[in-house]
Amino acid sequence: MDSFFEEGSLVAVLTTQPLDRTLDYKAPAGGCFEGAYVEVPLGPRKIMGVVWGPGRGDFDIAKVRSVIRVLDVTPMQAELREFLQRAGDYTLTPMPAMLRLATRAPGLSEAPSLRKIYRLGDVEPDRMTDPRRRVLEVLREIGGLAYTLGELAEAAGVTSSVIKGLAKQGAVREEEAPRDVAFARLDPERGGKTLTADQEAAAQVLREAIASGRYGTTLLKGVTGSGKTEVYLEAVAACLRKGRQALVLLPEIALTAEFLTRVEARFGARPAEWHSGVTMTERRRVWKQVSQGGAQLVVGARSALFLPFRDLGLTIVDEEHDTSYKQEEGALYNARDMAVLRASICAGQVVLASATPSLESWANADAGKYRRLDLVSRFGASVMPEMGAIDMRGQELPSNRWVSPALAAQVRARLEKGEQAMLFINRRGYAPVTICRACGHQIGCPHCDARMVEHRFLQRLVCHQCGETIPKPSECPECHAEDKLAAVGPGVERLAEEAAELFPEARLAVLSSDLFASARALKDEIETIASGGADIIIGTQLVAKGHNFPHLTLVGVIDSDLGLQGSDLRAAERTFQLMRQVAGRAGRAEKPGTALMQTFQPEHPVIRAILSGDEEDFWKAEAEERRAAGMPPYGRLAGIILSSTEAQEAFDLGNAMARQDGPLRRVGAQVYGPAPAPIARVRGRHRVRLLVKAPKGAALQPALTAWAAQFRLKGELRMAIDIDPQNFF
DNA sequence: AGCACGCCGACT
DNA sequence: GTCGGCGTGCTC
Repeated sequence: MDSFFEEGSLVAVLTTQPLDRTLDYKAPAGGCFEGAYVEVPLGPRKIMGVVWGPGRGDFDIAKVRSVIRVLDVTPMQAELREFLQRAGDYTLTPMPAMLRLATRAPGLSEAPSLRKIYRLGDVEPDRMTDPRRRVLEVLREIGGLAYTLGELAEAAGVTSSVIKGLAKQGAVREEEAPRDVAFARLDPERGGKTLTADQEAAAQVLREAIASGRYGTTLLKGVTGSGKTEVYLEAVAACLRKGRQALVLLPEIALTAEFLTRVEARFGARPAEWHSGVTMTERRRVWKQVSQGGAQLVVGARSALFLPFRDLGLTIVDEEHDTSYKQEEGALYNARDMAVLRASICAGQVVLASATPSLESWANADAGKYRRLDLVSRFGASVMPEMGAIDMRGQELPSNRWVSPALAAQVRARLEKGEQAMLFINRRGYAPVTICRACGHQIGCPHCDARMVEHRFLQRLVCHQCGETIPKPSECPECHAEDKLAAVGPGVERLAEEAAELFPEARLAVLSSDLFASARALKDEIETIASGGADIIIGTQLVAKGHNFPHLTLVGVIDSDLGLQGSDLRAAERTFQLMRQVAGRAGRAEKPGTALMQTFQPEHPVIRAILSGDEEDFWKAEAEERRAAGMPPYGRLAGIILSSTEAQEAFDLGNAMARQDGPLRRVGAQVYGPAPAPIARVRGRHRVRLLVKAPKGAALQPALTAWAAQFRLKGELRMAIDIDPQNFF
């Protein structure tokens, strides 16, 4: 299928250098196949690339150089090349940047590295000592298998010098073995749980979809605790039985540890893991084994979508509505949409799992593009939580206090019964605003337009945009008044302080991503809490992401109105999802749960939709509004972000772009802006935003390319195009 | 991305 | 006269 190029013939090589086109080289001695990873000379350097096809032939043949060598890795399949090309065309990402996504593993150009392993030798040692006996004993126990030096020393309780001594005599055999070994085989027949009738029916539909060997996408919708994971693990099992590979994408690294344990229970071994927390050597092993078929299942973050799967049969996108699937820096892509694209190219199935699907996925299912499966019954004896609003207009509350008497009374009732309660607030830190009571000055970030958030735990002010931190000043930086700085508004740390005063006898646990040094520490804390190590859980966004707390029976949402404000079109959708998800935390086990929302606008349609529990109504109403406004998914959007060290430069270009909109008008698209971006300054750069709105069928990408090509970016000016932006204006 | 080439201000 | 600022352009 892939063409072969004889030595000396012209090949086009795509490199990871930002050149926006392929370069011609002569095929090396022995020739090379399309898709081969190669090392090529570029100026004085040697760089990595992939043979993308026949040479273009538009370069002075006398200057064309030769491919240095073909790398010893599995060539990139035509499917992955097509995926990168189409994903790049869709997101307007230059191909070198797409190739970088697919080669994010270190040391691919080096020869496969070896390491020493140790197994039982056939010679008796000259003298037998206790440590020596233990080493031989350990090796005898594992039969024909081998250990690395460190593993063996650890298992036998000896130092490595004992093993080296034995190796010298031949009592222990020292061998070279490839470092990047295959992952343990997963057994699809092993640990299947008994499914409810509902789950079994859904699993059967997915099994048949996988048996078809064709592309298809399924929206698997089920309330929290309905057993979505059990159902899609059955789909994974069906995929493994067919001998194809599977990928499970999770939105949050903190969720992978728990998930890996579930996979181990179901399939008897741990799958490959791929996310930013994985070590360099392990990444390399995963990349290589995925390409060779030595990894049957990968669990990871959105970037795992660009791994070189040999035969990807199934992709699960868990919590598909989660906004972290949208990459917001560098290559701007939505992993959910790209998962569907990749599957359509490689005849795979996609399962989008969520309790609260995105409007896009809901609309795609509604339009018949996706299959839809609903899990209605909750697993075991649990029932849906009871939901209610606390009208804050009727609650007496001193300033800088956030827990209403009504909510406090409910918390107390749980404490008396020995059950857990959770207070949820979607704001990290102590207080979102620090204001001077003398002059009214608010402390802002020196590099961004964001306000500095006080973190009392760190005793610093932190910018949540760029991460800048400064010690909390004692005097106002503006009017220099001493001790006049006041913390205004609630944050998770301040809520914890208030809870400690309200419930002095209770054991509190605070879950906020910035309070933990590692995903591991966070996981440990979550386990402690789940097993009853706390009475009150105080948390941010983090707690809404699928952790299971069996003793939890009450969730109090401190400020339900936060997400309803602003001009973000998706605010209603996000608030709806978040609330239902948080509410789903309560009562997952046998105890019934209650979710209470403190709100100043109990009559707001979103709050009412959540309380009524009628999500179909919510979606229909929301879909109707979007359709009327020509907004996604019934129209198309693209964001243009212009950034520069000089605000005026960015604005001038923005205005010029808004004026010269011919290429856009020809496809029926309109430009809005320029306006300062939502965060107008990031890391010292000023950002200006334009929004392009087009009808659904418009050829938006070519029009954007033609439009942007009219302008030259000089100096510090940068332009980024964001197709299907998550947030706009 | 790197790296070289090239055209204008403060040094020996 | 020349050292070096980083703007512009090239790399097959």
